[in-house]
Amino acid sequence: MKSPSQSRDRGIPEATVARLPLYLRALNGMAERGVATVSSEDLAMAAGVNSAKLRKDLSHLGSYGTRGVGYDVEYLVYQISRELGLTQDWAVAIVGVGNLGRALANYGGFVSRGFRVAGLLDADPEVVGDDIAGLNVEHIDVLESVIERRGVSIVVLATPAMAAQEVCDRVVAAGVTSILNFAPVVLSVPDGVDVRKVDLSIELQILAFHEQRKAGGPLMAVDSQ
Amino acid sequence: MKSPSQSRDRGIPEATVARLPLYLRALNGMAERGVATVSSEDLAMAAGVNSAKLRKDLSHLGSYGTRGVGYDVEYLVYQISRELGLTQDWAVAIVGVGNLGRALANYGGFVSRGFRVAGLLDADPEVVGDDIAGLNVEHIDVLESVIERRGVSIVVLATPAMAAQEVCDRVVAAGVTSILNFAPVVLSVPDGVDVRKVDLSIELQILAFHEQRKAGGPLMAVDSQ
DNA sequence: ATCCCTTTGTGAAGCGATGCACAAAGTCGG
DNA sequence: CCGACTTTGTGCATCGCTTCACAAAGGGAT
Repeated sequence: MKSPSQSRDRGIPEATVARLPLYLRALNGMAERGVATVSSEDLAMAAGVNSAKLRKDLSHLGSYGTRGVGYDVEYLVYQISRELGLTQDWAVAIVGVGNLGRALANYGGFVSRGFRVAGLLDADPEVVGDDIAGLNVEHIDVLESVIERRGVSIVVLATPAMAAQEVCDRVVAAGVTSILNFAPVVLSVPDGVDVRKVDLSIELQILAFHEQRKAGGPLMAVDSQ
Repeated sequence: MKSPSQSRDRGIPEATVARLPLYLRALNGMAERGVATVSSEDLAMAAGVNSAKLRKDLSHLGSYGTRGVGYDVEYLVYQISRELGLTQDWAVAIVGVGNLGRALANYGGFVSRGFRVAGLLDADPEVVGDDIAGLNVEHIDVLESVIERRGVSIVVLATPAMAAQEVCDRVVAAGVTSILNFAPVVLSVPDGVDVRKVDLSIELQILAFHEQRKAGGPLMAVDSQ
């Protein structure tokens, strides 16, 4: 009952969605350097993927290339931005203003792509009132009103693990359905709420696994000599 | 020519490796709470995965469960730790001591699992010499000697995008083969070097995509009202 | 000792992503 | 206007991961 041949099929594969921001970044770099047109080969190289994969990914958005020539950089930037929803601006609230929260608030990559930090919240009276990245840190008590009044639709959780689920519940109750979670816990949320997780220590552990493999070969364990 | 029935097959699927740290965290929590034994169903619940997947994942490590009973928590913690290489301790260097680098240096999750921050490096004379998380920030010039003398085998890149590739090249030349990259660039490295990438703005963009879908339905674009 | 109940470990089917290879489609020079 | 060349878009085979469903294995009660 699907219509796979329909070119404007709205079901873009998750794996493709995850790569679109990568292409977008590469394209923005090219646009800044004045490149007008790019082939799938070159763009794939810049994004670190296979060119066939790139073409298939882009084909899910429509036929925006010209055979024999390539893709118009500006046009493709616009199409991908639109598809990702970056043509509108998104109000983001960061909950938890510890070291990580501060780093995120100051991170340029947020602002640059249609994301606006619209609120910083914390439970610690010590940090409430501080100015960070031009924003006043507010008390977690006003979480719901901040979300509602400033149209926050994405919340970044940078709280300690213990507080994360409780904040998450409140945020969801306030109507937010997109959460980026930095706390090292598995959040439980109702259907329809999207949680993406970034876990620094998990990434390190994966690296350690491969490193151990490389060092020790298939059978022996090796000390770091 | 493979030996898929050999239970101690050393080829653990990448997807499984990525979940082992998740199981490990859940198990550590249970161990702290004094739980002695856990079923695949319960552990899967705690880790936020399907129980069949959990069992298949664990089966790649060996047969560590008892039918009719479940898994011994302590024992499984040990086995997973060993498999991930967390029974030895890893010296990690963090390059780039901006907001993010500071946050990482102070992040407790590193130390807690066999990772030791053995060096903080930066190019900015303003921050060189600062004490952060009990460590002295050193100048990037001594990168190679820090890596060599302290046995650093994993490097975390938290530099600006522009500096990342250059630092990466030096780090690789110094013999490091595991890199955790926070800079928003595609690093090019020789074969045999492992790079894992954490990109905050990409995660946000993926969320924005799904948020737009939810808000707008299949066809219309919607303003955030 | 036997039977029943629970839970593991895994064969097999299903599903989505990847990458090859090529026809279709367009550009450009003559 | 035509033919050679370039590059896209995609059908198809393949691969790896997920999920189902169940036989095998162990524990505990009687």
